Amino acid sequence: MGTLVDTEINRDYNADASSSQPVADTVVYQLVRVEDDGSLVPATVDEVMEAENLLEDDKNEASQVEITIHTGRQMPDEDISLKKSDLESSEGVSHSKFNAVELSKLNSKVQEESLPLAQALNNSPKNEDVASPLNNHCDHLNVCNEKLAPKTDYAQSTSLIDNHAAPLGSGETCSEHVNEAVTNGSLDSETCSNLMPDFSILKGEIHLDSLTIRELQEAFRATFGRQTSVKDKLWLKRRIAMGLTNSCDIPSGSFTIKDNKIVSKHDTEEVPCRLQASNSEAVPLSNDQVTAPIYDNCQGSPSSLANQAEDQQVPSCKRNRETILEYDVKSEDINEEPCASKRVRKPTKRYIEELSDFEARECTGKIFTPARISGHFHSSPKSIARPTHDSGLQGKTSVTRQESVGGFTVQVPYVCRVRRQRPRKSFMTFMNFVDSESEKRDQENFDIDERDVQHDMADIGEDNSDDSAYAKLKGSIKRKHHRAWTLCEVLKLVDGVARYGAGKWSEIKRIAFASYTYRTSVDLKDKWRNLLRASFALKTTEKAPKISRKPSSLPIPIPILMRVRELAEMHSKAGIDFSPRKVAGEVPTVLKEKGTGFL
DNA sequence: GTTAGGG
DNA sequence: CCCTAAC
Repeated sequence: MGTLVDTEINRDYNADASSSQPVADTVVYQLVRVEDDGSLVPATVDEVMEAENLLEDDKNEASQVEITIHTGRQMPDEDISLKKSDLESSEGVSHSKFNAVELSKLNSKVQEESLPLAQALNNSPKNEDVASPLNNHCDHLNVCNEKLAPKTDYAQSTSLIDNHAAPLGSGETCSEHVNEAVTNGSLDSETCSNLMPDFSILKGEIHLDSLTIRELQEAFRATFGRQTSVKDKLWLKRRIAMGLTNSCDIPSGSFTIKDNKIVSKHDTEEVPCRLQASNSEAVPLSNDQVTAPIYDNCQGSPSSLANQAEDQQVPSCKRNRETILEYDVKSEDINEEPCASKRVRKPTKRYIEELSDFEARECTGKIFTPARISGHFHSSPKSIARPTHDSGLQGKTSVTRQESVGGFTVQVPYVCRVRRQRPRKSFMTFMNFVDSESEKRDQENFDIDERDVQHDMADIGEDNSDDSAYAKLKGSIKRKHHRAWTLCEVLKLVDGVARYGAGKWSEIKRIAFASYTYRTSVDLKDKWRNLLRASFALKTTEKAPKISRKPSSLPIPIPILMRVRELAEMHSKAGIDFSPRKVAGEVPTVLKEKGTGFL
């Protein structure tokens, strides 16, 4: 057995403009399984889902002890959002499956060959909860492949970094591209002692624009009850404004807040403030922020655990793809929704694929919203077969955007996610499935080329990379040769439906289409559906005579369409009122009014 | 394995 | 015609 480690892909956000570290640094977090031997294996989608389910379950447990520490630096909304979820088990809780691991800080420009690895330091002493503002990581940690210390909410902690990051780093050798520390104990209550924020800063009219970074940080702390070391003024102002107004719709350029409202030119913000409640806002914490379970006690907030639970849910905002177009904070609403909804139907792989494409497109757009990165939304092998996929870099795409750094314009790769799955153990099964599916569809097609293709596909199955395999696979599967439906076939179909009923496609196929080997039951069903559409379309166009704009397809004789409609109506009627009659009379009278099309 | 329904 | 969830 292993330990699941939650990670996510994130892009490092360097808020410190003075830092010499390139902004293009990338942090990749990945859900991995820690095997017994300490090796890490990328988690499967199922494991990701399991992790999420556990999180949700835990959230609902009154005796919840496992707290997710969500850290993540929210960036200005025009930038990529960085979120990182650290799962942290409480002290003494051994059943936790999760540990927080930050896999690696990946310099995408330099370490293109590197794969995110991780080393979990499960025995990390709890008193090593160290704040390590990301801004400073760069300077301290890049020597050792950018190891990142666990981020803890430590007041005035910047100075502690040097003292604490080193011991953490020395705990494990700076293995290749790796290094991480897991804060595996509960955070000390001292973390938040003597940290009463200065709420006075939030009194009266707040001119965020005129505040210094330090003051903004203080205001941030007063607002969210969390320490931040983000030095990005804009980010801070936006965050604070959001927190104070409990709104994510903060006009840019105006950060004066009075009475919990944004005082702007348009004066549009009328959202009441719930100051402490904003703690539950899906504001991603900075990377250097970790909220201890007991933290809220120090804040005197009555919402403590609940809010923690909400925070715990913060990463899950990515699960709500519906919010993809919304500012990430809006996911709060979703997270706060009563969990009454049933488990949503699993999105189809096609849907996943499209989402992936969308995500890729979005990455090239101006606004990046933290998409739902969690595994099950990226499980499709198909989604992997994107043209931009760089097989050498797991989870990294070559989608880039321009970012100007100190006058230089650099190509910053968006890291949408890590590899969706570890190499599928059942990949051959998968391949066989595809193979058999294809064979099934073409079993009667006696197409030599088709067989060869399938043979090739089997060979592809040897490939370890499901990505490339699927790409090849998809490219090589030949679409079934299109055969237009003849009138004869249509008549057979109609007659078959009349005889056996719509839905008995296999029956109709077996009896009426025995000699039409290329027509499958699915084809029959599809054709019937089209016939229905045509027939009802005919019905409507009859009233409003209009030339059908369908010169392409062979027109179905109107009498046939009429019959189709009769059959359909009769069928629907039979389903409701005439079941006895249906049983009594095998062959509907409709059938007889016109000769069957049978040959 | 078959069907339904979205694509 | 393809794909896949649901049965």
